[in-house]
Amino acid sequence: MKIGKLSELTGLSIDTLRYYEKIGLIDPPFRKGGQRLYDPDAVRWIDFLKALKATGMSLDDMKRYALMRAKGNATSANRRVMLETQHALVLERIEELNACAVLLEYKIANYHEIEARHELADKKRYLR
Amino acid sequence: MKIGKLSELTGLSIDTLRYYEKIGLIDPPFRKGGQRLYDPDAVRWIDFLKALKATGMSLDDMKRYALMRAKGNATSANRRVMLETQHALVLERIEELNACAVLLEYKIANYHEIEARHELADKKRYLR
DNA sequence: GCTTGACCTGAACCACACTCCAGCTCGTAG
DNA sequence: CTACGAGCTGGAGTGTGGTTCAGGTCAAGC
Repeated sequence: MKIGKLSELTGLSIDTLRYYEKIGLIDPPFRKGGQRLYDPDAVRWIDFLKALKATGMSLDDMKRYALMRAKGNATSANRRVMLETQHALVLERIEELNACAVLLEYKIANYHEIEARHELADKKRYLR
Repeated sequence: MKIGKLSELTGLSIDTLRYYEKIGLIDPPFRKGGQRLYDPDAVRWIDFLKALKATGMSLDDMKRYALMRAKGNATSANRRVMLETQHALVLERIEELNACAVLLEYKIANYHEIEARHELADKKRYLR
């Protein structure tokens, strides 16, 4: 498939796909008359990259992973360790977000209370 | 307290504190001989800003919140809505991260399996 | 053969959130 | 009173992760 199709399937812009190729995240595909022709596996790889990105991994780290992957089986253990590290980071981040959510809930409840008090005051004023 | 102390207490660099003041996130404190003198409440406000930031809120949105806060009670409902919106975003983000964590776990299990197979192959080769 | 739309390249540009710098002033300990 | 560390200002610089642009080339349909 051509880059337009891949862009459509992955949700990444054509520019971003070429950018990812330039920085080494995506293997340079075959070319026909200068145009990139991707094989369907590219979609799965890019989806995985998207997931790594969603975990907050930097493009640089993703590049390191991609490089090891290209080197084959010998790097398998290293790659696993990378993923385990990232997994730990994700769990940490989830914890942090949970704490923030609790704080927000507390603040929101506070605002509700304040608003209730104001309404009450308004009502009293009205009845007076 | 002076800016160095505040920096220490909040974990934000002195430059960042001045930057936050410049963009309107922190009220300009009193000055004595040109130097900023903060009152202890500043720490609590900055901690709250840090929490908002940790949820992924942009400095721009935080500025909007700070502005409304400065305007007083009339903006209370708006501020509550902002926090509620952010709360929803946080929950969404947590869901996304959970999905990523599951994917990583799957990939990691996969690597373990591959490594086990390789070890087995090595053992067989050794025994032969 | 010509038009049209997708694709190509390298390089410049962008927003965000800081971070650093030169060159100055302040204040306090010795 | 002097040294020196902390703080001041305005503005320039940085890193990340793309995005846009100018100026072309390619190929498929009419």
